[in-house]
Amino acid sequence: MAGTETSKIPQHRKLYELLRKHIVEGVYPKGSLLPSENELCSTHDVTRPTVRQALSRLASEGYIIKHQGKGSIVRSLPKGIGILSLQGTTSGVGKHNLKTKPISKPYTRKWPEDFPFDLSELELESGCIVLERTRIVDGSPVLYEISYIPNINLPRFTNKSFENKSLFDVMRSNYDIEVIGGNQKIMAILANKEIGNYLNIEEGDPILKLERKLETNRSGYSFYSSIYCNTNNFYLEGSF
Amino acid sequence: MAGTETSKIPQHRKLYELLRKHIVEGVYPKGSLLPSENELCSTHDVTRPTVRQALSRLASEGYIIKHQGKGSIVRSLPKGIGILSLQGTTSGVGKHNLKTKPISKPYTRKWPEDFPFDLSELELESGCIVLERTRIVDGSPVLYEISYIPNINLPRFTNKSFENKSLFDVMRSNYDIEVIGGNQKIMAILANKEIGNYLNIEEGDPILKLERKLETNRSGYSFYSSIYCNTNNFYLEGSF
DNA sequence: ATACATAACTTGTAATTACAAGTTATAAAA
DNA sequence: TTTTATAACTTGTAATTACAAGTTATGTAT
Repeated sequence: MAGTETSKIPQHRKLYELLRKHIVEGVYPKGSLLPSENELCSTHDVTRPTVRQALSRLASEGYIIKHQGKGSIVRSLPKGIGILSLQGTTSGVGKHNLKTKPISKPYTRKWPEDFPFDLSELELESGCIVLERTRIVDGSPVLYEISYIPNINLPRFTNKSFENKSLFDVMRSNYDIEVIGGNQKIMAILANKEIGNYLNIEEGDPILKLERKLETNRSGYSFYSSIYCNTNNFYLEGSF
Repeated sequence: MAGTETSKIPQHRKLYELLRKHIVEGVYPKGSLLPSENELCSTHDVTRPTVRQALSRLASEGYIIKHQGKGSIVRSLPKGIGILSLQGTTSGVGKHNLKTKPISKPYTRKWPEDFPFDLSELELESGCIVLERTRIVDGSPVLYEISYIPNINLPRFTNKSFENKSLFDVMRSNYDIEVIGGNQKIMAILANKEIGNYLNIEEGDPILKLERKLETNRSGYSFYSSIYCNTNNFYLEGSF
């Protein structure tokens, strides 16, 4: 019962994983041609439909571009599938000097009355853990984020430190929870006194607001974030 | 030479387009099951690999979710490409409430001096086709969009009608150009007089601004959009 | 040397066959 | 009535064959 699991993985998927790995690792540099379908057939001992299935997925995910009569050209690395599909908000503002500062310790409360997403029965009765943080870029606060995490089976969560740590990382490393997708609502608003205070701007300045729902690998388990962003000096950037 | 063009379109693509159309039009409501692969085979007189190719694309674009042993379930929103899906803050507004109104006929011009993305030599010397449109939801303008399309090998483009048509759809169905990825910058700004006029709001109201680059399956060919969105009553919504 | 035809590639389309594996409704057995 | 096994679905995997169509290099004739 040792290595039986790997042999259950279909061939097209194994080939996909391998090629994908090679692409992101630079074995096939961007702009170069992948081996032809027939070459891949013989080197991996599969038939062309199988190879094409693997290549088809790579193409649909943006790793390669296929050209009839020419071949499959390696494309630049896709950052993610979706608008602002950030690994946390960190990658959104680029590689500036970014620090995360907790405003308070995580605390539990009931869900807000005007919560922008529908909640399940279980989520509602469990309440939520709230995490308030600001993100500081080059010394000035740019993001103010409130995260709402359903208080379901997260032992010692409020004791964890989030200083300069991504919520995503904490969830994955401590609880094996991975974000697999999500949904977000984006709007422009005017800063009120509270938000203006957090972001060090005037009341009435334009603010980018995001309401995000992050779906995880735990079926039915999601967490949520409200993000307020001062885009006077920095804009949010996303690849898809 | 009349109807030869349509017969050149491969069967899996015709089936994909048809099913996609039926899904977005609600012929197959969200949550419902699509006809089984074998049913689709017989009704459209093709074989299962062809059907599976069409369904595979629908699945990868988020229109359906396939379940082994069960069937293909229609999903709510297409993930990934585009945030052209608007949703109201009060109640869900379907796509049927959304109308696209061209402000002027498409016209060619040189690229703007302060264009927010880098352009290639070829793009620069070719100039661009500009498309100005507003999107109207329930009678009130919500989006103002300027699209910049490199004037390269797009026969009769300025004669095409964009009334209530997606630019994506026109590019795909007329020129076989598909958006495979992109990059966007998002910020909140205050409306000036011109934008306020287009969106029927006051000067100084908060506006969501997007600068987007859309990469296509034509190597090196991208098109661009600047989007101004009034999010007082509607927000932009995206899945990933 | 240049132009053009051709051969040797490449991916695209599509039908066919076979079986594996997951889901669901039905019918028989407890 | 409840449980269980089975049959009849569903999609998933995979090999095989055949030809169409686009690209590129290699020629030969001009």
